[in-house]
Amino acid sequence: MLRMSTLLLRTLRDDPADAEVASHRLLVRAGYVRRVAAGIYAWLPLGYITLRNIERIIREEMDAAGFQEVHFPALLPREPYEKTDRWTVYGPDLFRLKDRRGNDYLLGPTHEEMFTLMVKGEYSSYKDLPLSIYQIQNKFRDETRPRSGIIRGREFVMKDSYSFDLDDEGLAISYEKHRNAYIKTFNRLGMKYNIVSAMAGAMGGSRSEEFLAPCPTGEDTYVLCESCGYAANVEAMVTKVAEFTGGSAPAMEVFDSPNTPTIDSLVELLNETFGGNYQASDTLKNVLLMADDEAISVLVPGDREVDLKRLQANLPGVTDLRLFEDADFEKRPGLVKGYVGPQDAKALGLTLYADPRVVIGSSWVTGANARDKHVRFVTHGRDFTIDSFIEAAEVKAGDLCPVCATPVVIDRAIEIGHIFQLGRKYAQALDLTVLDKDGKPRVVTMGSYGIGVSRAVAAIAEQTHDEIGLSWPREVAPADVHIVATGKEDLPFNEAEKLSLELEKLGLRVMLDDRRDASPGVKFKDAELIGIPYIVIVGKALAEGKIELRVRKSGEKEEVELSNAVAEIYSAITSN
RNA sequence: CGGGGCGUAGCGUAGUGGCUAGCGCGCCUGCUUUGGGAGCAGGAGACCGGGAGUUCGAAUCUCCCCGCCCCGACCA
Repeated sequence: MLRMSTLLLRTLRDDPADAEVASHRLLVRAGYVRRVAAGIYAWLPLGYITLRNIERIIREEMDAAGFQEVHFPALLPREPYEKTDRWTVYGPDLFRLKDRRGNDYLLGPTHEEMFTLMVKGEYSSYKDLPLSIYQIQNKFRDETRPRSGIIRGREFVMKDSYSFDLDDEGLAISYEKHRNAYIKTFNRLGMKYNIVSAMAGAMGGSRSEEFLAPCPTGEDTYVLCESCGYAANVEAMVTKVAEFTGGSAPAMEVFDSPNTPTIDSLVELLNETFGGNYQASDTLKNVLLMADDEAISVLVPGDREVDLKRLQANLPGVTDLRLFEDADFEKRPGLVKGYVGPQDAKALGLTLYADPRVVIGSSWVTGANARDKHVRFVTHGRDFTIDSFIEAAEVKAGDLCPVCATPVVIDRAIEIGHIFQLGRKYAQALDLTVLDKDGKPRVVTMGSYGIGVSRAVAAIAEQTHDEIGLSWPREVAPADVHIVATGKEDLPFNEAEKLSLELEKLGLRVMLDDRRDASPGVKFKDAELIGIPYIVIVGKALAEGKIELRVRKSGEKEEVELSNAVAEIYSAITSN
């Protein structure tokens, strides 16, 4: 039983000044967590109980799916990460340290290497596969900008699983098992979520999905088709392109266009000069970037921006991507800022990528690669050719679903889980092979599956809180019922105590507010802030032999005969 | 890393060169109070983020450093 009189808990009346998002504010105010350093938090008893509840639910679902739990150190040697290149690729996000002999160590940001090596050390036959193992461990990433309290920290708790299979079919099955286990887990956690297509990213692999908890403070943006259910991270959104049906355009025609460095000014000039009804979407924007050491141009319709995240996600080999700066223009005199066109790209040494809307045969108004000059009727396939289409244009609400062509909606969310088919990258790098039926060594294929455990605490808080405090789903809450004794006599305290003990006997988790010195108002406010799903008040109504039962989420109140209290409370709590 | 903001007691804050750094919450003692963050009285708690400087005098001005928050970039 949790007793408020002795619990290490001090609720705060005011919002902490450094907290912006609801989960952060409330978890601090309600005494669940305290900040230790930027992006690093300590868990007080209530918070730690909540965190462990989530761990327990995850563990139960992982075990039920037949996955085995292991545990690795957080402190890891350099060598394995050297072999997979991540010692360098991970860059400054990796916490590195040296031991007294000067050897390099790191604090694990994720543990692919360790899992791979563990399997390599123990298994060597195809008969041992498939295998899925997982751990729940603190992870460390020296984020450039930790933010939103618990949502994005530098030290955080993650559940990560890895599957090991001989072939792609096996991997697909393991992936599906994890996917189902995740669905069960997040359902039990009482979360709203969407499963969306994601980019496998630089890790390679064929299939990748994210579990996103919709929430306005989320960092991820995704699209959802309410008609067919298609859902994708914006990075992975596929553009729906109408087939090109227009006729052939007249020959290219250069025209003077002084002082039109922006699309708006260009459209204005077009309509003044040529009449007609030109729109931003009739122009072709040439966005120049440096992709590592290569100059690239991304062609998008004039009414779209380039989304750098999407572009980066679709240029997996590129590590350093940035927009052209003045110095880059100076180095390439053929490129005139504001007047770039794709016609001479080859001569100018540009690699050309185009948004899928720039279909072959379509013609555009674009820059003439000369100051104060644009050109009309520039036709894809006739006047320029591209190196490749690319999904890099910003996604807007109302864009068409690639599956059923219905306008999609856009929403923000917190990423709470990510599953993907890793493939053989790590197994290859660390030489994890097993002998197949023919006695030949084969490289194992892997899947990787993560759940942000501490982040889930915050995500649930974000989704379930209200103006007055937290409001947990029962399985996650630090207790099932919060019993408050009020009054100055001993009677309510004694009755509350008895009630608590009896409810505990029935297997309920009870928090008892047995503080003698706190006023009723303080106790009620605290109960609402802390967010245990049921609140029982033993006080004034005792005079009529009654207690009061409240539902935190709905605010419903009900008076219950003391004689029936145990049964009624028990059935209210366990009935849903 | 770029832009913006902040740093005064456990928390929230006032204080633009002048007296002993003020207030609310919380904490301690006593009395009163007990169904919506109670009242009265008394009390503890701050090297004003750190360092250097300017000045008769610095929380306050200057410089450097550190830390933190927000937006962006980045992020298995």
